[in-house]
Amino acid sequence: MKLELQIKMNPSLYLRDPEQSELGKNIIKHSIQLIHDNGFEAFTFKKLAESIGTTEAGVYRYFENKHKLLVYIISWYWGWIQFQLSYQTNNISDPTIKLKKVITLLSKNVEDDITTGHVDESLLHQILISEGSKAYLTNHVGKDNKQQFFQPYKDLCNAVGEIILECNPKYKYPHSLASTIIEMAHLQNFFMNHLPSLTDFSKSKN
Amino acid sequence: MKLELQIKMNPSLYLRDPEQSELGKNIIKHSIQLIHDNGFEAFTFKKLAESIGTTEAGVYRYFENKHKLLVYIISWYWGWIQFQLSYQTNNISDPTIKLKKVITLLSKNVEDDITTGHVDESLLHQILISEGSKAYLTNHVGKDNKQQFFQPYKDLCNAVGEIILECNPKYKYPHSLASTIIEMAHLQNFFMNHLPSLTDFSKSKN
DNA sequence: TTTCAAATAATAGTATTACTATCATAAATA
DNA sequence: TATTTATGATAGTAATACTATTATTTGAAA
Repeated sequence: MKLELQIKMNPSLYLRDPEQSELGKNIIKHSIQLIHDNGFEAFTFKKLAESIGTTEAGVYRYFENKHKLLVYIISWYWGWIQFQLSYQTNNISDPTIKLKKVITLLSKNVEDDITTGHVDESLLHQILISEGSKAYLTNHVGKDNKQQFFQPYKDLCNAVGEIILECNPKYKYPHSLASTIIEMAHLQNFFMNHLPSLTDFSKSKN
Repeated sequence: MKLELQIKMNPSLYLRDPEQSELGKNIIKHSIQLIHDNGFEAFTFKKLAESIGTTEAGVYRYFENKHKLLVYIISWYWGWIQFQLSYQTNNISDPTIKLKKVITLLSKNVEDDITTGHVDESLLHQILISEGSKAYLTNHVGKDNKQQFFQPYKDLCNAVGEIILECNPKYKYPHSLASTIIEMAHLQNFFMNHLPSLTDFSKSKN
């Protein structure tokens, strides 16, 4: 029996569910590849359509605009990380070991998960490092937030915050520390690869 | 006698030095206002030109593109912060007090500095919170870095790293901690205002 | 005071982006 | 078999991110 991991996505993010058709899955797959290769700014629906072998209009039937597509794949990633987290920390009672697992999960380079056919998690991880914060650093954060676009990210922060509190129930800033850990796992990785003087981590030892 | 603070900028960032003319100063002033009001994505040279009362071509004579203009004003801000830092920590010998000064300087809301005529530092501080990381989160970081676009940021990180080492000479990750402090001062502020569940800081107490 | 160069204004034009709209056709479903 | 539904093909628009040209103003040197 083949297990397939399905991550439930916020329907406001798409016009037609990309999981439900070949074209949809191709949109996700090729988006990840293109955003990874050229960055989000250079990513257009026209290039995406060409890469898939469909037309621009075809893509627009699935996603209203490229920002929602970005938020979609990022949300997918956080959902997947959340699953990995609960899977990997299952049956671990020591919260310190749990917290270490979390940090490892967030910082180490991800390998492609074969249970998710059209998504390459390793590329997605790289996208999160370079483009992750662009999901919310917009002038329409407020609107997006009202539509729950950032729920998977918040859920993960909460989960990490809970583990922090298990380690030290008196700690006063569990949410801030959780979001800092998550963001810094990515940012220090970016610095390591592109602005090495801003970090003490290096590609060799990590 | 009126003191005017001049911050030396990397000449690769501009085509014509904006400090040297009224039009140039207006470009900086109105850019800060517009980017603050509508965000960097919505900011165009056409809107900027209209706001100043000049033409698009006029702006292009000073800056090659809007990204370089963003990097310019962000570099200016880091240069200014660096100056504030050395000014405010002058004659303080205790490194712990120094480090606290740094954190206060980075996190508290800035008031407009009257010694810099056309720059509103309070708006700039807000821009850094929302748009700061967009300076380097591009697919051309490497190129930009080679041209020293991020030198003022690196200098500040180094200065903060030095203070950290004064506090604890054995600490192994001064650069990473410095960049984390700087980035988090901004990110937690952003979360506080837009995604409050990701932080424990609130607008009332800060 | 003239003269000459530099800066600016005014206008036009191009390729690309971010969409929207229409209509024909293929595939799935009732 | 009829009919929805998804896709493909094509066109079109407004805005963006520029480049180019020419005319006009200004200010500094001769």
